[in-house]
Amino acid sequence: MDAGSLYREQQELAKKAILIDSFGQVKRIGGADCSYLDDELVIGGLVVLDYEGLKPVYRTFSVQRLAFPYVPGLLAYREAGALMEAVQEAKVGFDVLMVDGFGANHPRRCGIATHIGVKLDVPAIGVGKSFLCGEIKGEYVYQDGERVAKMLYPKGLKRPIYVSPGHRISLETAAGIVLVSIKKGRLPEPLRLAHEYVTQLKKIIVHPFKE
DNA sequence: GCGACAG
DNA sequence: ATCTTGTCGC
Repeated sequence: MDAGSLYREQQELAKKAILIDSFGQVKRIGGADCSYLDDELVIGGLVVLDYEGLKPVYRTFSVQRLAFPYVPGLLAYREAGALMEAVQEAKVGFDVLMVDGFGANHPRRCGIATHIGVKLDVPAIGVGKSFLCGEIKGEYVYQDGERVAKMLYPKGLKRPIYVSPGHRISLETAAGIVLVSIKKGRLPEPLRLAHEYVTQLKKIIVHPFKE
């Protein structure tokens, strides 16, 4: 599987991405993040929280064999599998999913949030922790003259987080949801808790097998 | 050719 | 992502 065919798949997925709100009242929101056990195993974790109160109500995970290296622009082919499996195994649903990474703000408009959102047909928001691509103008990132991400400065920090729509949601709605979800730290609760979750899982899984 | 490059 | 102590700031 060469990069060319993967690029083409991303362009196809990007065409299917709906960047306007198409979901009802948000009752529960999910957060997905990954952690690496070693050079060949990834843990994809999902945390579902009650949107009001932002308290976790469910967690689940999936461990998969890494079948692809980290290549900028192709992150989904390394982490999306484990994250999607965790989402599909979940016994508690959510109305919107927040993913660690980008959505429409991507070289081919198909970041991991778009990839997962379109493939599972779930509303998805991408939240990146560092710049990927595009032109920064004010509080927005543009690509080909189109707004693809909004920068937010949690706690007035210098380093912004980049919010971009993945699927079935608009940029402004996505940014609004991320903004109200920030309570502690730099990341919104769904992602902060998902990251904390997979980090803890890694510890209790690696310990018994090491030393 | 050179620089940039999510997690 | 991951390896890690002390350290700066609210």
